[in-house]
Amino acid sequence: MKTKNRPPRRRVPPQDAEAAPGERRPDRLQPGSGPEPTKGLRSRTARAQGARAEGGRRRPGPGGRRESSVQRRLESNERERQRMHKLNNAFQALREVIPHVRADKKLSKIETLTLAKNYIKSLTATILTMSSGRLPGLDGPGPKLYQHYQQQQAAGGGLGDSEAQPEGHLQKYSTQIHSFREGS
DNA sequence: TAGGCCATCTGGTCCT
DNA sequence: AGGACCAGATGGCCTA
Repeated sequence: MKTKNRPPRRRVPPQDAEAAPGERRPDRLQPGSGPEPTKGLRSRTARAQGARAEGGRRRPGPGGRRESSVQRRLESNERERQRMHKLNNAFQALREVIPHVRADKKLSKIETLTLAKNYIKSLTATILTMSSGRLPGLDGPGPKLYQHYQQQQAAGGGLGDSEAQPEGHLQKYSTQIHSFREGS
């Protein structure tokens, strides 16, 4: 199922119908309306969930959250939004430097990361092949790069037989490009 | 309609 | 102490 090629969309907040166009949605901040607690307890966040499950979210006192607390939350939400925007900008920058078949088709985040990983591998392998494991004009770092590469190979590094040679990296990268294009 | 992808909110934890 | 980071939850949009 493909969801690529969508124009960037602006999220329409559920309770924000009256917000002016281009205006940022007012944050929700509805005490007690949050997600239901879930089952498994594992990680840090799972523990957090456990806490939520037991007492749920911190309940607002009489009269709801304190104003200062609400203000802090709003500021925190804004920072989180900015952080995610920066992350998305970085994803976009990455998309722009990864060659792929259909430039008009936006890569998803997971596709971007996967392609980038294999692109780097293929470039590394190509460089090593062309320089025989030695970077041109450099006496020291060349062999180090080669050693690092070999360590990665020896450690498994998720490389299968097809990736034992530079052609293998290229092959995988190329295959991936096409599978993304065709919509796997 | 189901499923994928995404933005946002949220609260706990980590870091400075 | 306050900001950054993380991950779960939720709901919207889109495509098949």
